[in-house]
Amino acid sequence: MSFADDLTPSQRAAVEHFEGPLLVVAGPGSGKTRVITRRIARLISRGVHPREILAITFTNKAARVMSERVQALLPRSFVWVSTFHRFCAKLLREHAAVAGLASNYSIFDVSDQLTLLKSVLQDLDFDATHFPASKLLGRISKAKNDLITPEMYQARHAKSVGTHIDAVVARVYPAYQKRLLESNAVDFDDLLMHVARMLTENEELRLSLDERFRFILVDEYQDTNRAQYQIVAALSQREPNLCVTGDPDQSVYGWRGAQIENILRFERDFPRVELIRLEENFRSTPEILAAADELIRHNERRKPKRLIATRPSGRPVELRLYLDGQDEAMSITSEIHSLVKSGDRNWSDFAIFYRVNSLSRSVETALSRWKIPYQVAGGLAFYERAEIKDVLGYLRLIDNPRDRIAFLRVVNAPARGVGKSSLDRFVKWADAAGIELLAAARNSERVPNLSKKAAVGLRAFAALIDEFAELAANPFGDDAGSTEFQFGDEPTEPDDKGETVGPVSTLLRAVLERTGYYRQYEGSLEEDEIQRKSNVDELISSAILYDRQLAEKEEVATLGGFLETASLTQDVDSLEEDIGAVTLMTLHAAKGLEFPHVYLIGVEQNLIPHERSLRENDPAQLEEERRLLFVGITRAKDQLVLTHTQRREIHGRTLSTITSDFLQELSVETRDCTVDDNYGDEPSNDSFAADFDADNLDDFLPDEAPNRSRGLKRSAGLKRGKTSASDKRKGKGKPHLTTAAALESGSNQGVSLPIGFAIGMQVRHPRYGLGTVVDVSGFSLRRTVTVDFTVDNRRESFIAAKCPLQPVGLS
DNA sequence: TAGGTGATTGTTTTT
DNA sequence: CAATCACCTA
Repeated sequence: MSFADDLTPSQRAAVEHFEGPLLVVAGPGSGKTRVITRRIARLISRGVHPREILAITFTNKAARVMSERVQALLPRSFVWVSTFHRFCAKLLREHAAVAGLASNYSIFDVSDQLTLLKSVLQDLDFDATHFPASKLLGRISKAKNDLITPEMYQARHAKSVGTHIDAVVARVYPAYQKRLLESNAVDFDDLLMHVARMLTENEELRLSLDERFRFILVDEYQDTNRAQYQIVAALSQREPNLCVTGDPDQSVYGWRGAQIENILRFERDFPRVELIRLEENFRSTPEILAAADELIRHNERRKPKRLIATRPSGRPVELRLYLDGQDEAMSITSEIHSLVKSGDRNWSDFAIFYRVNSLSRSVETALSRWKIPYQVAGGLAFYERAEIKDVLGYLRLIDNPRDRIAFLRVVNAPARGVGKSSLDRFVKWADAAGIELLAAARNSERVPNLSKKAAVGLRAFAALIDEFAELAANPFGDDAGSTEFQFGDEPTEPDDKGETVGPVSTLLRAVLERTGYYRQYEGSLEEDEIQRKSNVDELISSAILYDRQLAEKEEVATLGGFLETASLTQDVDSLEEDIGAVTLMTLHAAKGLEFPHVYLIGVEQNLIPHERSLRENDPAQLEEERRLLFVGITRAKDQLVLTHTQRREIHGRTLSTITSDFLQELSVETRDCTVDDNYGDEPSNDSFAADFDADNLDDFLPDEAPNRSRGLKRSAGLKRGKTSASDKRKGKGKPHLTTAAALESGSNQGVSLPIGFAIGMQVRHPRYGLGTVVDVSGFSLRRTVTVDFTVDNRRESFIAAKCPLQPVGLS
């Protein structure tokens, strides 16, 4: 059999290429993922052992997709498909000592990094207002991505004096790094830097890995930074069977250290590279490709590349001018609405892109007024929510007692009377004495000038963590006395398949129980507390899932493993392609996706290109902005509409806009929509509104702009208990404003994110009647609810966003 | 200690 | 507008 029959000649060449370095320059929509997965299959069919292949991506989603497709081609062949960070995390666990770490190291996310850096700034007596931590962190991050160690940075900027930012970083960076090591922790950038250094400094280790991974494939190569380059190169010395795919024109992460040069450098560093260009585009109409090409041709630092259309001609690309953002949003919304209602488009055919997140607001408002279902990419990731970070903080501290940031985060959460000043005093004392924080807390009575209350609180905290640690070491201890954690009378027992809950979920439940974290939200009618409780439930579900998955693989579920998964998983995976909702996202988030109908809003000077990239008058930054627009344009399959306005509200102030420089570079059909507003003011009495029970809905849907964080607060004041509203909608093609929780919340989140289901909650289903929620899993739109119904002992699972379940008994 | 108020300041963010 | 943070009062 062949894995290349249905491919174009150049695609086939990439699949058939066997040994030696291969550079695949893949334009947008050219079937790149297909080529990579076929190539992997082809390698295996040639007799390469799956274990010898390593495929690296940037996102979890890409890794998942790739892994699934390889599985589909060749069942039961397990190729290691991983993100850079996960791959490095794994290597670093095995060889932690080489980097001066212990294998139970913590992974700090951005907020942990900021907390740590701020404490460093305080220790070094730097004025935090003059040197914003985020800016310094950016420098440190960049240095790490460039493989510049603290010592190198210091040496390099030895001559910088006083308060110049480099001079500050030269002092802060080493202290920051020292603190990380003291905490037995790494940040995201460290995962790469430690591994890169380990591979360059330890030839024995490098060679063994180089020999193991004979074939390496790297996706989105244009986004690799120096450290990633080094890692890949180090593993491709003996046999440079390295295949990299990417498109320099889609490099939009330069500001994060990506080096577009890596693609050019590739041909220099690996002699006799075979170069294959995939220039045929199977995605977009010739009109869209023409616009994309006209634009990108204005970049000077690029390899010229053709975009060959394979699809028949379609509609012209449009450029529309509106009065203001509201007009823009309303017009687009009403247009989407009528296109769907006229029959041949689905909600999920549409995407709206913008340069900055703040532009989503006006669109969200318009969409919810028209009661159109939508999903927003981005926002607060699951693992960044405060309650989740708190709970994970406990787990982290249990796993790694040296984790200072985790300690500081949870020591007074819930409140134990250890306030800021007590804590300061305590930390100073512990540091001066050179004692780990947790150990110091055990002996808090020795800290001078500490209030009785604080000392007691600290000791209680230490005792609690010790108790957990014992449980972690001995999860199913028979008579340890510390295992009798019952989870109230909530029906959260393992499940009925007789499986044992693994060590991680057992420990998590114990933590929730003993800290009172769960009880805090239990029975609350407050909207945001219900949300928090359901987030915590989701965390429990993910722990159970982790335990179960490892049990299936017959591996040992470890706390560290769970924490690693949690740190390296973001919520973006949860964006669904076919969920029946319009998708809103930034241009960055759009990379790699495609939609039949794309609106690209706010194409204005200072937005695209963004003012910050204009400020420094740096052509490289301007070119990156152009590439960003290029990425947006090339996401569209059938139709593309660019919009700009005369006035734009920015930071609460309305300003006249300036036409984007990029617009001169495009020849598109322009339309002035500042005079003829040919959209209705409201989705009033047309067929769509009639689909809803308008009387009821008006009680639930706010007319003003919903707003993400405070929307919860506001909706808490809305009436509950009108649970009949959702019953009245039936049939297909109706908007997915379907969960009663969504109606109840009254927030737009209800439309985009199903919220509010929690284990133990009483619900009603129009067909099955009353039931109890017994399981909640998955994120956002993939969120699944399992319900035990009273009648017939029926158990059913539902996609939360789509089912007509309503909570009962709350009113 | 903890919660509340006013001043300040804004990109993008695969991990 | 709205998030964050230094500062202030109960």
